[in-house]
Amino acid sequence: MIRLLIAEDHQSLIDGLILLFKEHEEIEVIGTAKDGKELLEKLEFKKPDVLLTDISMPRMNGVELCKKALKIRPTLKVIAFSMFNNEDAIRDMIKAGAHGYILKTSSLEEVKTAVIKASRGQRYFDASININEIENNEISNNKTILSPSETKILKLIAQGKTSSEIAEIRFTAVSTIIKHRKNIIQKLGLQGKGELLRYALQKHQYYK
Amino acid sequence: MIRLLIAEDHQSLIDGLILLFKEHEEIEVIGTAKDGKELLEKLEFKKPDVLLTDISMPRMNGVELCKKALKIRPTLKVIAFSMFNNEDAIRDMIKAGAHGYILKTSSLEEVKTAVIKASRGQRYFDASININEIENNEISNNKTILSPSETKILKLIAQGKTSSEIAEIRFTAVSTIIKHRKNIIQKLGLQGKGELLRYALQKHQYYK
DNA sequence: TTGTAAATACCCTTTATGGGGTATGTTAAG
DNA sequence: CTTAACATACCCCATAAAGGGTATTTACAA
Repeated sequence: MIRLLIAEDHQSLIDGLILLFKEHEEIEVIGTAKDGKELLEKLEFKKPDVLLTDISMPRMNGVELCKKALKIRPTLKVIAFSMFNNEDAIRDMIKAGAHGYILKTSSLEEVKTAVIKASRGQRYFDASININEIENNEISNNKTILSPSETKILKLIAQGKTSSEIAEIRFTAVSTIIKHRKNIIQKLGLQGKGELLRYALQKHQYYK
Repeated sequence: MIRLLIAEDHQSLIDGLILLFKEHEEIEVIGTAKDGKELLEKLEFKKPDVLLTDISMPRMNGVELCKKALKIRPTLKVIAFSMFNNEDAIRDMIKAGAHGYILKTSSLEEVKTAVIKASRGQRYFDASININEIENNEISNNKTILSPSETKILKLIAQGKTSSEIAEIRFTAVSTIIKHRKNIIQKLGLQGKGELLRYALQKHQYYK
């Protein structure tokens, strides 16, 4: 019997998953939560084998949840269940220690397959995901990781904030923010503010 | 017996809905589609009472689908099933003729309730939606509708495009695009490019 | 201790765009 | 036919931010 926890802010999808696993004796849903924080609380007293988690959730996203859940329970297998077929999101989840990544466009049957595979310690990725390519790219991409400040500023850029607004939020000079923007553009090899904004939007669409 | 069609790009959610309605004799799922265009084709030979549709879908979104479906079959009742609790999205669906708007954060039980209500010609909105307020605001909001060009430019702004990129796309001068941007800012009473971008992002998050 | 990366904050120059106009041709409604 | 809205495209001026630098302080690692 596989003991499964589910983190997903869309209750309708949770309900569907419960209906699915009700029909399958090998998997039991032992708990659900509508965000990462709520799930972490349940993790304390439940003994799950597998965690199926959305990435985009309020309060705590799936990447953070995955990291913290594996710290508490290292034997846990985590599968990301996301609407985004996004290389950055997949990379982030793998780095966080996930055993699989499936898309919401796939069938419930595929969700079941992924859960079973993960419970056996095998990895499972959606057919449209070229995991080898992503993991190979990771080596070269690691060279251009943004610093903590740059990461936070990128998030604010994705929200449509101007440099002066970001400066106010971070209690620092506008010139500093502008310098950070320029550094981000350089590090990522982007062409101008348009590409910076598109990168920020694409990178942060899976946050809430 | 209520004959139901479902348009939803997330197959996992469709599968959950099918499992739900399998247990309820009063509702039969007579067809599903993963985008608006696919559903319109099925509408030709099926005789649905109710259409449950996502808004954000590839090829054709839920708003367009609703308009076209009601043209073909005026007796149809349409319910929007969306992840966005967004006043503009709700307004657009109501204008398109929808009988209800429910959120993906709600339970499958609530989806069932909405379908049954709609089949009887009653409207149904999620508890967190203040439909009276939205419909009253509609009158004042109609005064500031954007022109076709402005609407298209706003969509491109939401994608992080610069004025020169938009000019290339639309085969027109950069000065024209800049003028349109300024007119949009004026019409909507926004303060600078930051607010313009945030408005564009918020307005167009429910498109693909 | 001595780099090394990061965060901070400024320099100068150029481009993009906001805020304020004006003007033209087109199209749809009266 | 005529008037209004729209799309087009420009004017001037001011600000925001890119592209290219430099410099200081802090903290962490070798």
